Amino acid sequence: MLPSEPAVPVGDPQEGVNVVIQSEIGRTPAPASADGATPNSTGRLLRTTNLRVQLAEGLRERLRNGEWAEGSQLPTEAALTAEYGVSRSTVRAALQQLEAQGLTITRHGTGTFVSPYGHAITAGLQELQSMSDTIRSHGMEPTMRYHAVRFRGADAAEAAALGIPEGTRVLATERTVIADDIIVAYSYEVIPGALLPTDLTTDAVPDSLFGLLEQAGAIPHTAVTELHAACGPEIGWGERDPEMVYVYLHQIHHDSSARPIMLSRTYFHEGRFQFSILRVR
Amino acid sequence: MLPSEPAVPVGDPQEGVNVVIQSEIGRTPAPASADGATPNSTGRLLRTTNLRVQLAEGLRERLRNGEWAEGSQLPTEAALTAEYGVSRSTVRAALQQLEAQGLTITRHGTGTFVSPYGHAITAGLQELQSMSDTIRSHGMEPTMRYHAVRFRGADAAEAAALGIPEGTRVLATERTVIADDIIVAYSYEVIPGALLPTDLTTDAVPDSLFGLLEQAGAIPHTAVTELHAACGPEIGWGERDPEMVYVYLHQIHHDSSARPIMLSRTYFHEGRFQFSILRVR
DNA sequence: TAGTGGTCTAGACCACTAT
DNA sequence: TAGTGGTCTAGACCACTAT
Repeated sequence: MLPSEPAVPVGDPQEGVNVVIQSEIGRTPAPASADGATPNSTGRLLRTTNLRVQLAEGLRERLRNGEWAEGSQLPTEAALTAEYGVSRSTVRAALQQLEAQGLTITRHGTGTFVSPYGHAITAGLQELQSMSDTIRSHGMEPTMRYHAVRFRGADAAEAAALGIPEGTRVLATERTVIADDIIVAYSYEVIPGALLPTDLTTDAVPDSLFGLLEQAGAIPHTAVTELHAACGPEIGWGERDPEMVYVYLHQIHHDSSARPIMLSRTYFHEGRFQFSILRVR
Repeated sequence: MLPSEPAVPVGDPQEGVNVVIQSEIGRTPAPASADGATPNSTGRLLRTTNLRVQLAEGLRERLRNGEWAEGSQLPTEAALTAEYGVSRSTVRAALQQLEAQGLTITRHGTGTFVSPYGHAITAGLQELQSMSDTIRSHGMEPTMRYHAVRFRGADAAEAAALGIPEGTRVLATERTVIADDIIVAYSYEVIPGALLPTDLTTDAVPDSLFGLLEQAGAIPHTAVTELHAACGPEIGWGERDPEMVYVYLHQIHHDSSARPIMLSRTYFHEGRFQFSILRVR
């Protein structure tokens, strides 16, 4: 679904066919099976995408490329319906996602326009991403440096947050989060051991904990995030300013069944990392 | 749409009739006109609600009343379709809103369940509310005490944020935000004078700036919010701990056409007010 | 009045879960 | 296999905006 050839229909469910175009998000060029699904690392099949997502990605791409200037009007719903060969419902669903991300503004009776604040809220907090992806979407290169990795028993607070008995075996990590060689955060994570491969050793823990969880079949879906300000010499490790102020995020991550799969506590250096949220009424 | 009589259909567009039940949100019992709209304070008509919103409100009410226990299953989409006499699309739209608010979890092939973390995220940051409503939804009684109110020229930063020339006349306020007799925040707001009634005087500024804007036809719709941690003796006024740490929200409020209508900068005392966000992937 | 988005329906077919 | 939610369509009618 390239912007240069938008007249090609992305699918036609009427004929029972579901044309799946390789998603730009799924970067691994895994062999696609006949029903438009790709095997993941655990061997289970995941449906790669759907029309709404494909259309939204296509439009985001065209917006990124500057095809429509800030404030100018996008094609009407009817035009997009014809151009992409999908129903108006699908077009509307895709446009609603863009609006929720702050990329466009839709005005009743008038049209859909490129939002004037789209740049300000790339990677808003309301969308859950791994820390690395968050840093990348700010245009920086992430490094996660492990300060400590070990298995131990969960303390009372961790047990309560994760819904497990106190003392249950958990993987506990402490990491320095680096963006373009600058320390931007100190982070503490706790994952119930029962969710991880039984043969996992501390020196085999990968940089991406989201990836580790996914491979183990515990796919992060939502996070209940509490927001705080913090300061004090007990935060972090190594050489640092004891007067530093931090934005502190206390997050309980859940899979799609609302099962708690990770507790993360992250202290971001104020001023080195910008968080934004698009709040909608 | 009382939970005790859910079999009554909430509307039947097929017959061109749109039955509007008085929304619980619109507390003013204003006389409804024949087409199901209520006049607001500026005399313009506002459509009070729609089926999706009514259904979502009804279900939220039933959840609040504990009709379904935490973790238990809600009626299926088919059951709700029959019970309320609306289409499955409308039922799905309402359920999706509940899920986005963290109240329910929908599992493919299984059903919709009461979320185990619903209580934790009432009034999440991702939903834009007035400060008073935010405090009320935390179960406390808000008071906004004016520390300063005046008209003056916008400085460079304010002008840039609001998209107006430097020096343009603005209403600038400084307020102490109180919840149940405890100071929870210091807040600074700036509103372009052109948006306000020309005869507004500083001593006639109401407690609710959202209300003031609404009456003037500039209805808050979205806010681009930047999140910071802050401390220092220059924050706030009156007797206070100079070591206090604050969660600082820098917000540019827009109307539904993305026109900037208010800049607010609010310093919340860390620990006296809990912010949460539901992040979804 | 013409053109835009907003709401809602009925129905088809598919994918997932649990048994 | 039965029952659940997920995706998508085609079409109707309405509300809002601009002229």
